[in-house]
Amino acid sequence: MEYNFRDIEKKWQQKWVDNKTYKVVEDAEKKKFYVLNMFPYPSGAGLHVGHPLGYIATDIYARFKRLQGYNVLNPMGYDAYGLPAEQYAIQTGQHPAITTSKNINRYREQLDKIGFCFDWDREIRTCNPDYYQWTQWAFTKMFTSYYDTAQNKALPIDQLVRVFEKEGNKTVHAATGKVTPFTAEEWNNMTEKEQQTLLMNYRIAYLGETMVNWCPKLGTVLANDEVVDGVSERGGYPVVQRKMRQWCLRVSAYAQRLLDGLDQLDWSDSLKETQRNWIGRSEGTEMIFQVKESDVKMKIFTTRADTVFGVTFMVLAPESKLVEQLTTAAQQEEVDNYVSATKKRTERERIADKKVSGVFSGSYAINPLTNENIPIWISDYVLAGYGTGAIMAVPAHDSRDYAFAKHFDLEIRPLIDGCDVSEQSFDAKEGTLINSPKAAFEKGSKLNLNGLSVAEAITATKKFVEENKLGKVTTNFRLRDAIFSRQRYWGEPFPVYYKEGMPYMIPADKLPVELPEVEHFLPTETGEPPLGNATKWAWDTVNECITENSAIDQQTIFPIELNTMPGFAGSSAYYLRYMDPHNQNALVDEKVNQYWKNVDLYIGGTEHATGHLIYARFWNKFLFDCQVTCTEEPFQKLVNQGMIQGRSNFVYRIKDTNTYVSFSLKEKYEVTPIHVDVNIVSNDYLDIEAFKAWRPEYKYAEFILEDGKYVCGWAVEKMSKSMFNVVNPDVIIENYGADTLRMYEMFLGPIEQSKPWDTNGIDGVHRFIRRLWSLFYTRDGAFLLQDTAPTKEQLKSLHKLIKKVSSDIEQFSYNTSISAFMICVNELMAQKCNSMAIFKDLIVVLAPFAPHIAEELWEKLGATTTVFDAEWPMYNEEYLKEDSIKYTISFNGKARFTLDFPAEADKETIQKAVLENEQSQKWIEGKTPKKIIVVPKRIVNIVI
RNA sequence: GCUCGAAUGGUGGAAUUGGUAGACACGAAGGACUUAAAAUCCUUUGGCUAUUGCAGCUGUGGGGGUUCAAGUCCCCCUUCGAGUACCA
Repeated sequence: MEYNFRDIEKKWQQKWVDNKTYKVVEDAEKKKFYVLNMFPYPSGAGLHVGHPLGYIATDIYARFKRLQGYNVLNPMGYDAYGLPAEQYAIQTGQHPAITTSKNINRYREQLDKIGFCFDWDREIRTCNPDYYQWTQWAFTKMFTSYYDTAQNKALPIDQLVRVFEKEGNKTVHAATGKVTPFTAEEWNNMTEKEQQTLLMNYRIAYLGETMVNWCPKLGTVLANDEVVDGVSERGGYPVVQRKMRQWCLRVSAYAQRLLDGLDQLDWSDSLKETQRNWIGRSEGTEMIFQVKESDVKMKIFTTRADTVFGVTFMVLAPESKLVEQLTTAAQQEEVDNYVSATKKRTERERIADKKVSGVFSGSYAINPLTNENIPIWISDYVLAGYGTGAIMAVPAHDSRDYAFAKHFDLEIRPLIDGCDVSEQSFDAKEGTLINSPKAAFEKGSKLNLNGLSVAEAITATKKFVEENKLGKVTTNFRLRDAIFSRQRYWGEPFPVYYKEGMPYMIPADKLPVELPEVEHFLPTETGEPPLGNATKWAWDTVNECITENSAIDQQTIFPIELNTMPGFAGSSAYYLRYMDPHNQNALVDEKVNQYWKNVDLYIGGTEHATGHLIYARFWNKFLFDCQVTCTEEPFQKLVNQGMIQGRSNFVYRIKDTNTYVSFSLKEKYEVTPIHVDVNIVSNDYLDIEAFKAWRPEYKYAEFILEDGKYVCGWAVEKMSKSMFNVVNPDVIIENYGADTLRMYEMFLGPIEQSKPWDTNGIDGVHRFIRRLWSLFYTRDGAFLLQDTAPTKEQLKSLHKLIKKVSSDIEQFSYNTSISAFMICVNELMAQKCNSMAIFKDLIVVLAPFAPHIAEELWEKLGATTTVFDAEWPMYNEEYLKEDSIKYTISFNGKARFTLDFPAEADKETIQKAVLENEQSQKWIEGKTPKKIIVVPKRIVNIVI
């Protein structure tokens, strides 16, 4: 009987649906295991062969865990909000909801063919109101919370208000924007608007005037991780800096916890490192420089406090508020010109053009340690958003300061013994300090760093600065607050309305605020975001709130928030919703959350390292503070699957002809390589007829063949339509079946590694499955297996397999597992094995990899239940024992021959036997061995 | 520039974590079956030198080192990939 994968796979996929084989319910009796794939954005192009790679890996793991008796949660859903659907809508007028749902259906169809064990009853889509209700709800929670830096957690803002009423803000330790101290009395005398304005500085979700990445072409702001090389990640349009009033999330308050949390996680070191760099913690010193003949104090941040005697100028960021105060009348015009010029430049231009630029402010600061006058400059190499937006420049020991000093001919004062700063600065944190000014330590500061190492000098300076109240030791983070507003249509609407220009939250029981219909998806004529086009909002809800709060804001045309949330909003807590997707009363029920806790295994690409994986961790930590979730980290173990690249094929056209020359003959002609659709190429041989039919211009193509065949060239490129190298999983399934596709994708190599898709090896895997099938059935359909007792040899082959696969799956070493299957089946074939007992266990072990054929064969073995209700077999060491063990005998480390010894032979016996062996005598040549090393079960090395 | 990571046959990739390379698969060559093809099965397959003595030498990007023993550990160099970039 032939192995008919089409019928088998269809049959079982239907059975799984009918019997709800993969439905998961909470079961306190069983240990839980939560595996999760990063859910896909359903793009119009459908799935290509690279997408399922991670899903297959998780599927294997999920099935394996289920066989081990775990209650496994393996859900799937869609990150359905996003830019491409909206861009498409703008171009075609097609509503994004329609294209999105069409794309989802296509995805689902493709996914179903691969045979995953997802529990589709738990599917979520971020664009569904009963899902985004909880995104909105979490946002409201953030709005009504502040971050307490003493208790190190988020707390309700009501508590803070009560403190303000009693004590003002002097005793409050909170992560804030810029706030000045106030008393209880002052607070109580404020108008509501004033109080709200003040509270905005404390809220975790707050409305802030910030410099944002504005993309004019897309008409929206972008988060830092959405900007790559100064252009937008989507579309590659220029991005400029612009000050706007935007919703922000106080992610920076969690910087330290986000950093500390990494230590407990089972993630790859490189990914943790990426996150650490992104968080960018740096310990340093804040120092205050008094400005000469002024009461302005300049605060700077430095990690090199030890270089304070090498400061020869100060630099302010052009955006700094101090610029205005410090510019002297004489310099006013020049400074104005410079500041406005930098404003016009896009991020990209700033990066591309590394020319040194700057302008003198006219003012001088006083070095607090030497009382020396230091000129204050303004330059865009200092960033407003980091530290204090001002630096003390030490050209001798910082390359950027050095370039600036050289350009404007400022003094360079070396502080490290023996360093040469004539050509470049000496940035290394090593060496012995010199040049501490005598005047400084004799009279004023009494700080002498001469003779100290850099590390010692930093400590000494820090201590001195703190003791003399010249500043303080602080820690700075690179991680900024996340900008949370997007001027888009296709996203979650904010549950926010305005009163007197101040935002208020729509109460939780009135959520969700549904996304309204709009006429068209572009901004309004007055420049409002697309939601400004909405005529029919969820007006009832909104009106109710506004009426309840009496005064409708007359100043604002739109009393409701018109921005929508960014892409990462919906993906930040979706893993929690999978636990309890139909709950109407909560994001996730407390008990259900107690059961599933967090994701045990998360699989997805590294591209989310600084976006999703930071935001989701932040979001989860916030919900943890609110006692919504019971674990502080959402993803315990994370595996990054590599990207599948395309493998493009080429034909070579001889210049100015319609003749194509085969790969190895192409050197003889002048040729142009042309991409050819990989689907009409097999093992690099071109299907000539298909090629002629592919496009009209090739209809009369002629060929110069080698050995009667046309061989194509190839290259690894990104998988994309324009390279004609997209391989659709449906095609592979049609030709080989889902089980072959699954096993082949895993066989390709380690899942963490990026690799080109190459169909050349798929026959090997397919052959293996067919060979297995042929052990069950002859061609004529006779069933070959019998209820005979397995032989010792067969048991050994089987248990070797069980052992190998059990440990491989835990380490995601699926490619070697598949090799083990091939070896095992080959051995069983050679042994003419027909024992049902052997195959029963073999099928169970195979089931995670190739579920369809496993079910089919399981049924043939007489089972009435699904193979996934079986128990994962344990291997028995007894069967693996060898009677004799082969030792490699080497002399001075060079292997010479092998000898068999009984398994239980001890070292002395082996040593003795080896020395007495005839062949050994030949190698020893009568000398006395200096040393004999016996490595158990492996090697005997004789040193002569 | 900085931070990670990698480099093994014609190809994808193995190697019990320091134990004597190249598992498994593809491809290729030869053979069996067949009128023929496909499918299937068998043999060979890192290189070099031998071959009616079943062997020898060499070999994991390059150069040094540690060790009885190095693809694996240490130092230097080369190349490639990923992330990040005026972060003071």
